[in-house]
Amino acid sequence: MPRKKTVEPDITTEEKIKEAARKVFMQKGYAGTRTRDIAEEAGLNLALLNYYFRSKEKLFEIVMMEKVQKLFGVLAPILNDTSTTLEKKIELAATNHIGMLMENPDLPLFVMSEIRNNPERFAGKIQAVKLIQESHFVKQLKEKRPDINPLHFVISLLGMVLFPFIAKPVLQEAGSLSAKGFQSMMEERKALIPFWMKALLKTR
Amino acid sequence: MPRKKTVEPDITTEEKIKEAARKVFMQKGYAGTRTRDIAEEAGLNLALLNYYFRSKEKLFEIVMMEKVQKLFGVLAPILNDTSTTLEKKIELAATNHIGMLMENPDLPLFVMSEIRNNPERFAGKIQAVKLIQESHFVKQLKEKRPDINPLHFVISLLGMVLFPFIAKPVLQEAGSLSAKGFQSMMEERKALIPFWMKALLKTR
DNA sequence: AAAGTTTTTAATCAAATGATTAAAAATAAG
DNA sequence: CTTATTTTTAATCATTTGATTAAAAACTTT
Repeated sequence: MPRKKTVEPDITTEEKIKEAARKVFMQKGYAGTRTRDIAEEAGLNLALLNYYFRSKEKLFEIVMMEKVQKLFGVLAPILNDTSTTLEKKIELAATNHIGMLMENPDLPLFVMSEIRNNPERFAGKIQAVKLIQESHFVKQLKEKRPDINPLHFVISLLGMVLFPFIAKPVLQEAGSLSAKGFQSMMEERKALIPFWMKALLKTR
Repeated sequence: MPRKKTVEPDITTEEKIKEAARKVFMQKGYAGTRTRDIAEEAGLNLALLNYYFRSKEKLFEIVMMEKVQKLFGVLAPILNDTSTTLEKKIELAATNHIGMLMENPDLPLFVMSEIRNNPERFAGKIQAVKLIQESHFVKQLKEKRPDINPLHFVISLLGMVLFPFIAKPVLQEAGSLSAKGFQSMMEERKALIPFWMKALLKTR
């Protein structure tokens, strides 16, 4: 059995800081986060943050890129799978994306608003439209329904999937919608959204 | 002719500050805004902000409430008009809401993320779900399609309308979509969304 | 174990930031 | 015109905040 170092931390200090940073940045946004919040959340000395990551900004950029990747990373392989039908892609996109978002419900609002607050920082680093336009999904859609603007269709699909998560803070205001209620609603939408989007494909 | 005071400002100082505050808060969010930014934007001394509004927070609350009202204020009268059909309500909601949002494209993302960053501040002050549930629109929908969960339908409608504005910063990243392109897309959606939402009403 | 290296800590800095104050300027009232 | 009131300004405070530093502690290598 390989001997452990004295008090081997199964989680490294660097990772502890990142983990805390993820939590606090997601909760308060970049501008609303103080480096001291992160240090406290991680249970570590403030100076360690700068020792490992040089600055608040550098640390944020790492977290942010992770989050962008997480938010859109699920979709790319689904929309570009050349072996599945258009309908299947819609099903998978809805189900998998909602599944991931139920575990990371703040992801969309966080990413959108941070890009919004500081567009320069991400200039050129994200190519959502190009990614959509050149996808196999759009190719299939153009063949089946050349009269439908693919961008409209994809944005509507994404809107149906993402919007409830973005509106969650408003929906849950005043206890109008419980956490449980929200969850079961999103579970229903996994099937409902594909059903509705397929119905739109049949419109004439 | 009523004599003007010497150097009567057609816009009051108080309003100048509010105007500047609207602009800067919308651009950078509450946490990212410095009171000095607002003073500078208004071309006024920093102390005037506190003279007229007591604090950054108080000023923000005024601006924020205006924005919430603007974001949802258009919808309530449309959804509760007892003299229009379900279909007409969908048309009006889409057209009017998109029209207003084209002139205030950052509104949805601003409101959502500020509520998200500080839910306590708005506890009980917004009742979106209740407003929806008790609307005449939902009553009509329940009659026509008792099998459809009204919340799903409304959220989908709102998603189709609001999401493009929320995703705008991402869509316009890397110049993938020009400002002009975005505008004409939203103009198209004024007709497309009602068309699609009505199609969903016919699904069986 | 001794020497060297890496990690962690407490203390401190400098700049930024929300707010206040006391005086000046502008306006209104007598 | 003089006095009172309101508005505006410059200067300054007290905190907060991102970052640094120098020393201590923990760990590695020899």
